[in-house]
Amino acid sequence: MSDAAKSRQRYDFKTIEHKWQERWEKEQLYKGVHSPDPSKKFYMLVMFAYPSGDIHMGHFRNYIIGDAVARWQMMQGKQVLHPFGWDAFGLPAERAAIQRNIHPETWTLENIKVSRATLQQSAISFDWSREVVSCLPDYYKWTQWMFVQMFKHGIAYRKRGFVNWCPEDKTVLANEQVKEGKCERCGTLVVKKEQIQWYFKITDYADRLIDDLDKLPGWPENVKTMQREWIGRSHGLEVDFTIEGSGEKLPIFTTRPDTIFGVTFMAIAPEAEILGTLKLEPEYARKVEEYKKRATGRSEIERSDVTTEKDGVFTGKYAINPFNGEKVQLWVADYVLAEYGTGVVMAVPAHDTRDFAFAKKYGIPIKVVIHPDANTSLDANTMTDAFVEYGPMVNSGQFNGLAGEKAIDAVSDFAASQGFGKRKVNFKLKDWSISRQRYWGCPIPIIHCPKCGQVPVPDNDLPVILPRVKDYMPKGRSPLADVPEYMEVTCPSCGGKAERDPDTMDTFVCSSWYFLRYCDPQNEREPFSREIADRWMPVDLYVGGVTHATGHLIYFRFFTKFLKDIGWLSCDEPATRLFNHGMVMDAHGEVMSKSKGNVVSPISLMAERGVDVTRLAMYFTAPSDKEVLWSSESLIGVEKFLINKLYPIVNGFRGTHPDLKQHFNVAGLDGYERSIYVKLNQTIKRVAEGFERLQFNTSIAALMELVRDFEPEKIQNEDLNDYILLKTIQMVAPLAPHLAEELWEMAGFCESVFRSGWPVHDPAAIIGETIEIAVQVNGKLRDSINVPAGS
RNA sequence: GCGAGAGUGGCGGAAUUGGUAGACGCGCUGGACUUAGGAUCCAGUUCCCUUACGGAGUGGGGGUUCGAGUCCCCCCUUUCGCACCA
Repeated sequence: MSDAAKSRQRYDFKTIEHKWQERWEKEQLYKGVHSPDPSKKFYMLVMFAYPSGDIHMGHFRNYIIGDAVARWQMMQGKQVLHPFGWDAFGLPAERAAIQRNIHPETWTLENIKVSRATLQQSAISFDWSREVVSCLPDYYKWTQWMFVQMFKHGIAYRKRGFVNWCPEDKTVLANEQVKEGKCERCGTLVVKKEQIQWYFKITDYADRLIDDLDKLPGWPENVKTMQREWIGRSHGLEVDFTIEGSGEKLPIFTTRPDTIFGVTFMAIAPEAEILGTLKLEPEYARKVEEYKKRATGRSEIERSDVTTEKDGVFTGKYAINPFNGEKVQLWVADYVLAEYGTGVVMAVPAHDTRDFAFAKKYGIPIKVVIHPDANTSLDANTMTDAFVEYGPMVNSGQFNGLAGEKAIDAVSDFAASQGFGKRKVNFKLKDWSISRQRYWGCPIPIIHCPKCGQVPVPDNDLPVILPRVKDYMPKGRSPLADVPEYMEVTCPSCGGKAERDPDTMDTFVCSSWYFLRYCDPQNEREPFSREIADRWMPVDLYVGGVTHATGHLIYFRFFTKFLKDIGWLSCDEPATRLFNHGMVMDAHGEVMSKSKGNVVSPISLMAERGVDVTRLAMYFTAPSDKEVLWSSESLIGVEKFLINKLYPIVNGFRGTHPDLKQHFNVAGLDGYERSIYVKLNQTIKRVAEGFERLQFNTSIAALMELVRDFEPEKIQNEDLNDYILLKTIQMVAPLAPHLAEELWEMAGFCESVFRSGWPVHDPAAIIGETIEIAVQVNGKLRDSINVPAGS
């Protein structure tokens, strides 16, 4: 029998996995200490999981990335917090439960049980003693506490407004949950609906959420850019136009005050409140009402499609431009957004594409007030599109000749001095709509009292328990509203008869603070101890998918800032480094899905090939931030490496236990011994670089080279021989933990390899070498010289 | 439309700062050992021409430089995000 065949036979991964998983569990290897030393702490966070089924390849990839880093940090002597939990409330779980006719709670807890077992089998180094389940009262008690704090500080409030409504799920959606005008979860077209809703005033934090992105060098640029654009800050001027006749104010917001002399009409959003106050003539009122109905009945996607022709209706009213006293028509048009600015715009067809199209359609005049430059002029009659760039003002009275920023400043200052305008900053970001008319969520801890109004449930009465009801089907209003035992309460303030708020919270509220609960998960008196949280926080590395860029990853920053403001935390950014891993696709680049039948299960892979091989294949196939096109061929190379190359190396062990902290003197080595020692140190460096960048593929490549080049029979120095072997095992450990631990034991160690330290390269061994530099003249290779590296 | 990435062998990908492009792995080709091998080992593998020498080459075109995958300009393709934000 060949050596390779022997080693394959000996490498019984199932036995090895069981053995070490049990041992690690017994030794509590993954336990984050309760009160860490802040200088030695490492908080490794992965996004907690939505328990909608068992673990899939995406989860697996996410968690093994975090695991490699956690183990690596552990070996470097860090006190590592690497917790896990379940984002257990929410729509998808509820929908899946309804389909199967199982109660959402039963369904969710069952999924958690199965998935937890899978994760434990895959030996992700989570500290399970800190597990958090967001649908259990000991967690959501504190989600409710957060809500009450926000209510008390004026951040949580209730208002009537137009909201995104999913007709299929029969619930409100946050802006972040609407993708291309459709419900993110079920793909149904979202419509606007007027409703009373709870909101979080995240807009109070808009400036800080943008500005503090500059304090996050460890975040990927694309995520920061997405957040900046999502929050969408723009500086401009708010100007009061007036309604002709009544003299009522009609405020507008513009970022182009330099075009204000070109206003030829005004446009109001159909949903704008001010529209109702206008006292239109009956014939116009009727037309406007008809138009309103038509516009609001259109789906979001139709309305927001830039290519559909703009339309609107004249109100019969006129507005006066305060700058020149000109009288212009006032229209209603659904290309104007009610929620942005004042819901009314000044329309400048000559210098705005949308206004141009509208004016052309309805024969409204076009007036040029900006020229491209001093020598080029525009003619309104021959223009085919608006001129939207900056240039000198014309036909603008005293402002003629001013351009760009200067023009904007002059116009703004004038408006302010005359009292009909002021500078204003506007955001695209809207307040976060958090109430959901669904059963499976965290109950909103508010009581509505006819006398006292909105009264928060006192801390002592928390949690407000979500009752286990039989009828949890969505019906357009919260199923809890039909549960009298739940709804009917006495007012905590006056003792009179009162009612609970029937809605539940958006799941994203639950997930906005879970990373804090991990710090102190058993605390019964507080959401977490500030002192303990301050020791662990901020998160040192947060690994998850990029899909959360403008949702969760804004929300958790918002919560952190709020908690800092009210004195519950010291940091004001939750995570110093963010890493987005790529998706796992099938071999053809298609998303894996049950309906396509191309799902590969990490569970069966681990059962067939072993956990270490499966992990290594995933690390090696692509750098962590790129997508992986998974095929079973990915397993071949790493399996050969692990079984045929790495596993037998322990045969070369001579039984000495050299001091692992010491370096050999490179000057005292020569020949093969010298070159393999240099190779070892180069490998140590390359492996560490791979870990730092989470590009384990390069770390593994470096290890493959080292093992390939290692030939014990050429080494006389027994200590050196064993030193190389032991360092190699240590470097493999975070990636293939079971095998490394087994080899470590075979080499004669009793204590875990994860407590044995992490190799540090010997700079002398690397700098001492020379490198060859090509000398080129005119692109031709003329010579090459050897110089010491680093010179 | 706007914004941010990405384009390197048959394939996944190396090459943080400009310095011998293609590390490592897959696949493929040839050989060894074998009754056999889809096992293992050895050798080869960017392309073109070739006995050899040589030439071309990192999406395309231009530029900076002794030297460019890497920096600058234009274009093409592609992925992702936002999408009437006045």
